[in-house]
Amino acid sequence: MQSSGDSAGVEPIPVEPACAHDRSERGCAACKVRLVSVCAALTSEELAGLEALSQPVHLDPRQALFQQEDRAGAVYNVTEGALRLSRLLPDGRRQVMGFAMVGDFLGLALPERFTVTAEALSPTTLCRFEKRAFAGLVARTPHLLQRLYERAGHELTLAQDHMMLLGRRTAEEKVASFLLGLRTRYAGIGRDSITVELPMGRQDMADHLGLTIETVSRMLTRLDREKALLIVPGGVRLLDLARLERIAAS
Amino acid sequence: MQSSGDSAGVEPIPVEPACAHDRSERGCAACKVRLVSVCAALTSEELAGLEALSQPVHLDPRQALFQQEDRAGAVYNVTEGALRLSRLLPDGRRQVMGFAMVGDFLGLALPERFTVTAEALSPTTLCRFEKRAFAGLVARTPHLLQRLYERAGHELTLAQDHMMLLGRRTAEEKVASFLLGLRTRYAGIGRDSITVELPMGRQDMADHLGLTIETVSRMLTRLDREKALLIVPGGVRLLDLARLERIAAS
DNA sequence: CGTATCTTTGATGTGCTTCAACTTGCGTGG
DNA sequence: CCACGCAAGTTGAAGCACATCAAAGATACG
Repeated sequence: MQSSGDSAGVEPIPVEPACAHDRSERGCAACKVRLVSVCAALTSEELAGLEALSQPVHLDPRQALFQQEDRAGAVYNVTEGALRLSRLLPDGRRQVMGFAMVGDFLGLALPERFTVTAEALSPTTLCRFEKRAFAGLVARTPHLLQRLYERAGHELTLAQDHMMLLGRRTAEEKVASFLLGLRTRYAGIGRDSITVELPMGRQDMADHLGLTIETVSRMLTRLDREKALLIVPGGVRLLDLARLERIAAS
Repeated sequence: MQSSGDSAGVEPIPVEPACAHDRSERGCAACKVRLVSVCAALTSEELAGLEALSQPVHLDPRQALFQQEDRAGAVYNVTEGALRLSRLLPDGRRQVMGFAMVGDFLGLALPERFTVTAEALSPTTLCRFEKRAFAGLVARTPHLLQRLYERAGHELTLAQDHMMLLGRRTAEEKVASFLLGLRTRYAGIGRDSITVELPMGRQDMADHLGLTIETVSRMLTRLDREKALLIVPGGVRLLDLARLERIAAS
């Protein structure tokens, strides 16, 4: 959703100076997430420039990429896996701002410091771009800036959708809406299926939707019992899309 | 907060082809909101270019500038007054996404269609830029694009703050946090005072904070009774900032 | 001043949370 | 292979923060 950079002590050290996108073959040009990422804005020469400053990063589940308040020294593009983007209140209450999936860009706003903590939900690989170098490329590449700007505008719209959800929807609407939204996102990266994988746990969903874990669980069981969906290991199968859409009531 | 353009039937027709910012004198260069708006990114020649395509717009209280879903044909800069930016759910539930104040830019994301409805809360004047022309200027002025991009990033951070508020804060925290945030915003436009004007009604605050009008009213009376603030006509006076900050608990 | 609108206040209701088990899945080692 | 332990998820009962319903002040304004 947002934030970029290197984190003082937490961030794993990149090992190889090349684009993580399937780099073992033809580097960025062959990257399987290129067309769904900001990289789609680049010509082949620019892509080469980008590749020169990219480094692959791998994260194990539960490993943090960076922490809220860390000085942001890099930006990232997710090439595999998923991350949880969250913020903590001093007393421990948590809000999950979103989940970064394949093709998503972290550090979109090029902030001084990260505003969220990013943690891997599953084995995850990213393309890391040192911020200074990336900013240089952006300055030299107006349509990349244009593309980032568009992306930021899109994020803003998504943020508004989520504010509506948090402020004005019921628990059941929140859960239905979340699942349908996830399905749409998966469809955007070529995984259009009635079965929606849930790489995050119930607590993560709860913290994303402004609910408790128990309420999320109850709503899922209710929708399951009513045959609107089927809870399967690691995800849900959306059996009655029409009904779910009616409940989500966008 | 976001969205720009002209609305089919609702938008008032601009009458004069010149910058509304204090244009009666020296046009944009003399505009009193220039330094707090995106216009601050421009050199004096660019400012002249901008001025050529700006038109003043005036709105009476309750008048809409544009509606959610309207085709966006322009962007705006607020020079006077305040607007409410809201979204409606099909069943009438409303979420106020934010309030646009002096210096704020509407249509930041240059969307096809507006994602919110913008309505004046008080007598309001804006600088209107036809979107096509504005986009042209942006394309010719990289650091204006840069500036818009930064602004978008800032909005994204604010949106995250608000998600945290909506999802994880109590009613009292929401109200205290809102008032302190407003105060900070006023300070940013040179109105640093313990007295915070509230151009919006209780219902607007409620719809912004994900509460009901009654709860907002009760929280305000409670904070008043406890001498953390004083309710005055048209606003509040923040008597005990330390206490309010402790309640807001950022 | 009278009427419409907004705000406050009180009484009551309820959706979600909290608290507390219980269940399930799964890796680990005896 | 199964006993064990731990983490994640589910389920139930009780409580509470906020919503809803209702009505009485304020304020605004023609």
